[in-house]
Amino acid sequence: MELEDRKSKILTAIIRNYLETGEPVGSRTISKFTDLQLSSATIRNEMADLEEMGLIIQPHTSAGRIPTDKGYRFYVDQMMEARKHEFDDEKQLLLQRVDRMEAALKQLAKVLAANTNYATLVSAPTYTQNKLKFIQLSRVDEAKILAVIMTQANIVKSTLVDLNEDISEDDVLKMNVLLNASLNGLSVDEINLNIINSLKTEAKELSRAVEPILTAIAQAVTGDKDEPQIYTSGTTNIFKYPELSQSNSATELIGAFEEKQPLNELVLSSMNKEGIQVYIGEESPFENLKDCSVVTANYDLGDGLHGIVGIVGPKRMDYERVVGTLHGLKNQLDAIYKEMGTKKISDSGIGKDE
Amino acid sequence: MELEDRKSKILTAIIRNYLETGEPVGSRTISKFTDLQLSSATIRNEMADLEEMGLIIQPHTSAGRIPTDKGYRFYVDQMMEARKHEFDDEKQLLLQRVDRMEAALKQLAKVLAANTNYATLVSAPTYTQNKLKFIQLSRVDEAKILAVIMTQANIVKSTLVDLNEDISEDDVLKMNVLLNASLNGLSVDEINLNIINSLKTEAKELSRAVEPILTAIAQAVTGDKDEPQIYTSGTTNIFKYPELSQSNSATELIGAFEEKQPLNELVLSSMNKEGIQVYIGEESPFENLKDCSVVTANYDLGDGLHGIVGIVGPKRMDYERVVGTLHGLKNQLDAIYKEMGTKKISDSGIGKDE
DNA sequence: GTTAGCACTCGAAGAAAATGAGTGCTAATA
DNA sequence: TATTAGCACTCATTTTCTTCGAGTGCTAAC
Repeated sequence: MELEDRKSKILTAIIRNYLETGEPVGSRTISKFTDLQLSSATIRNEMADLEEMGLIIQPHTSAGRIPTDKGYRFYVDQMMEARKHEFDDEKQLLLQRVDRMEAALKQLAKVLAANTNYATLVSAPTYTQNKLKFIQLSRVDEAKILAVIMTQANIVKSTLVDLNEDISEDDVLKMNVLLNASLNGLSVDEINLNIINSLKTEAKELSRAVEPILTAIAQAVTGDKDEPQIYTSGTTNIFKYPELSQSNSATELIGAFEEKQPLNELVLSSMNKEGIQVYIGEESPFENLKDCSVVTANYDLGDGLHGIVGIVGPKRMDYERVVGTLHGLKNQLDAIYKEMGTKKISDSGIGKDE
Repeated sequence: MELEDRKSKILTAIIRNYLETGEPVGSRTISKFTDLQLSSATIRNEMADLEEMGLIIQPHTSAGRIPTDKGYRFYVDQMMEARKHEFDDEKQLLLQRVDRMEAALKQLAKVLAANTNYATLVSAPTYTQNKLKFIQLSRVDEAKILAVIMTQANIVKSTLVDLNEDISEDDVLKMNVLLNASLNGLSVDEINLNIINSLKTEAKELSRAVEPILTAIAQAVTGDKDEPQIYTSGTTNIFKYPELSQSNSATELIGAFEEKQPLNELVLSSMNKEGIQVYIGEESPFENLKDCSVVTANYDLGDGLHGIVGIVGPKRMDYERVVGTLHGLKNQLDAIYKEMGTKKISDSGIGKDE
């Protein structure tokens, strides 16, 4: 949408002011606030126009104006366009190196929440496309095997397989060799019926054990689709914004952040999108967030590991700072994990560096 | 504390009524509510006595009475004493069997929250005293080993060990045999300097690899002391009780439930105590809970696995029901895990039954 | 020891009034 | 023609005042 320059300036001024105060903004304020040198009466006329265009609205007669979703959208688009190439990468968050993936993500959410004063969420990376590095079977008792799977990205998963029939130590060893020979370097998706059948053939008398083991491996590596790993922090920040904490959706919001499950919709939706996304009010993919704005950034650690970082706040969120912060974070994450190189990322959380 | 029978009846009536309504209770209400056949004037006299004894209090002149912490304490003690042998074990929660420990505990918290309308927390079992079943070392690359540890309770932990010097496939195998021979059946606490030294001696040229591996194992099995595994649910239930949601500590409360860290104090404190504990207001080991009551039960799954289940609500909580529910749950948990027998409990959460 | 009766207290709820930020419109001005 | 000063009007918010009633403590009678 194109907008007369003066109108644009006034709209921006209104929004900026509202972001700060959270109070409806009157014409007199703008008249003094800007360097436009216009009287409040003139501003009033322009404001009437802006209201007609659906960019601002009066909560009630004789109140100032507040931005509509559409108004915010205009502001954000304009800001994103202007700042495209000059985001503040200097102001990096203090993100100390941590050994463990899980702890790192938790800390990330925490730091981000503390820095922005909004609620944050970080999704653990999904790793479906990750290739198998090796599989280690160990016999636990007569009919049970512990399978440990390590992927190229050094994620370790373990699973106990119940075979329903006895198996000897020797056979476990054979099976181990066989599995590694056949599956090494494959991603879970690539394990198809062909491979399974040839595995069974080669396994000969052990063929009946192949299926449960593969099933267990697949399930272990794929992870729980229903229960997403999401780390949250700063949920209580929403109490800092009366328009959120007093809305009846506050409870739902906190509930969603506690259960995490409901946030998955949001994660999935922005996982596919490149770069930084801004959802304003109704634009949100998730019903409960319709009184909020959400800014998300997706990260990519290579090896098919990717997830998102999200910030949830009131519509009058400091978009500029939030987008800037997330932008910087994205770069920082990239750098850290590029540097980490071969270093481990352990899922069960017990990887150690040195 | 011993109390005149009539006074006790009146106090109980006041508390019962207050638990229901949350409103101060007046003399007339009690006069009709009970079967004591006393006029309101008499009740008033008794109430004046009870107030003098510090069991009830007037929020302001010309208001009814509400129980003090001391009053609640009297009520709870009396109730616990009376019901000691007749808790309602019939009303068992629908706790379907789940494969994975983590999921089971999460679900437990959830079910409990839904059933009681309070906030709940469940601590994952600590397992320091648990004995090692076997250790499996796998060579990941030149200088890195993946150590997988399984304990008697079938908890699986994995950790990546960086040796800082190359090691051959053969040596890993030797080390594997050595470790299992020496450590099998020991608990982590039992691995002392003696054992470590004799291990080093036996390891000969590999002795330098012993220490980092043992350190990693110890750390893996001991788990993070700082970051307790606590599952919570129903935090938003506190919004159902105005006296909590409107108190300024509501934010802190929710924050504590989100961060979990602060709850650890509570967990540790009631971990040592047998049976069911009731903390009323100031009695709570945790500052932020001074406007609440907390009821905890510790569970014991054998093999040194034990943790706690807690319910946090307003002081005017339905103690009778909560204590009953926890009591039943305790029995149920015992039964389930007795039945489970050798079945696995996988920490990385990927144990499967059949 | 119990109870009826009564004056008294004080929070809660409501009504009325005062306040003031902000508007829209009109007529004067550059 | 665009801008502005001026003014009447609106309406949420705040304050003040009033009313209401639940509940008390005390006293005197039973």
